[in-house]
Amino acid sequence: MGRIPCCEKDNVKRGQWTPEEDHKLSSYIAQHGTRNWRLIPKHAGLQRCGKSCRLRWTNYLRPDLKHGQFSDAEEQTIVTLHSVLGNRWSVIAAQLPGRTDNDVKNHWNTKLKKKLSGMGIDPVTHKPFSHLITEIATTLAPPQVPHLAEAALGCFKDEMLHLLTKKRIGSYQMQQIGLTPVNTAATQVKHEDRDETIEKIKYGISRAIKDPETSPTNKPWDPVVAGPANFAGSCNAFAAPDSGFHYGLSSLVNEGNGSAWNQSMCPGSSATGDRQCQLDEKLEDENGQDWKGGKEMRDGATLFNSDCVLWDLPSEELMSPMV
DNA sequence: AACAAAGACAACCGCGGGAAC
DNA sequence: GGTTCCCGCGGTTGTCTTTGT
Repeated sequence: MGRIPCCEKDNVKRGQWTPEEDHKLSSYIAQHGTRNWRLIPKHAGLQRCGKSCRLRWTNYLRPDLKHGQFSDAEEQTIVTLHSVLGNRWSVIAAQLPGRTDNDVKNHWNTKLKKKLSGMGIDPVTHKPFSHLITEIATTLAPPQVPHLAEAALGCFKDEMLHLLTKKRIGSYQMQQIGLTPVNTAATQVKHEDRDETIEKIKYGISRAIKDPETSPTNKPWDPVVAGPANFAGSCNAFAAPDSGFHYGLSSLVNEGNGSAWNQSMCPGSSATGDRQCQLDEKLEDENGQDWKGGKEMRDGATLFNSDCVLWDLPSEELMSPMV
């Protein structure tokens, strides 16, 4: 027995909202508020599902929303919070006045993910790709290591090919992420060159695994707080100068037992999976209470207002969640 | 100018939590 | 304690616009 549908699908309009519908919804809500979304479309004279009305209102019509581009500060906040919270868009959005979770999610998926990938940083774990690979290599038994390059390529090739084929990146940057520089003039990489490019990526990954110590020491993601030896456990504290992003997180979430981010490296793995479990456990340990689930964690209010400082963002950037 | 690909954004879907009964 | 219902969340899909060929 499944749940009953939230509305009669047959009698409901879908797709883009018209200005007339927007006006009807806005004026109804201005008069009666947003109580009981199920009844709102009926009373407002709209042939829409209540859910659709709620979405339209919260993501577009609400008067306190910003519609312009994201500022550098907002992007910085998103990246920083995402490195701690994963895909908890509503919590992240609560720290950005005038932005919705949908805004933040879309901006992340369309811009920030690529920006981080372009810097050689995995947007899921917020670690450099080369570091992830060497970290995996050190955890594998020797017989498995030779297969790692292939596996790593499977995980990262889309990101790397995006770089190689769509963006002009210099050989310096390629060296930074442990790859052999190749001719990467954007759009010059022809389709038939892809196989060769993949082979070069494999070779670069293999080299990074075999001899991580020879990687350039002047990595753009060098830790600025924790020492290099503890980098695996303190990846949240590094700067990526080219991007302007700075990971200024406290080492609280990771301190001690190495990396707290040892979640699956495979694409599609949710940032709210194992990694989040570990974060949740850590939060529970540190605060002597269960942070998992519950309204407080969901809306982030207690998280950001508590005495427990989770990161080094200026306090004024941690706004109270929007109501 | 025409077409295709990529990007950006809006909207939908299904699920889970929690309140009310 | 179980059921129903509403709401909010995150993932995904659809559509329009922009850019490249």
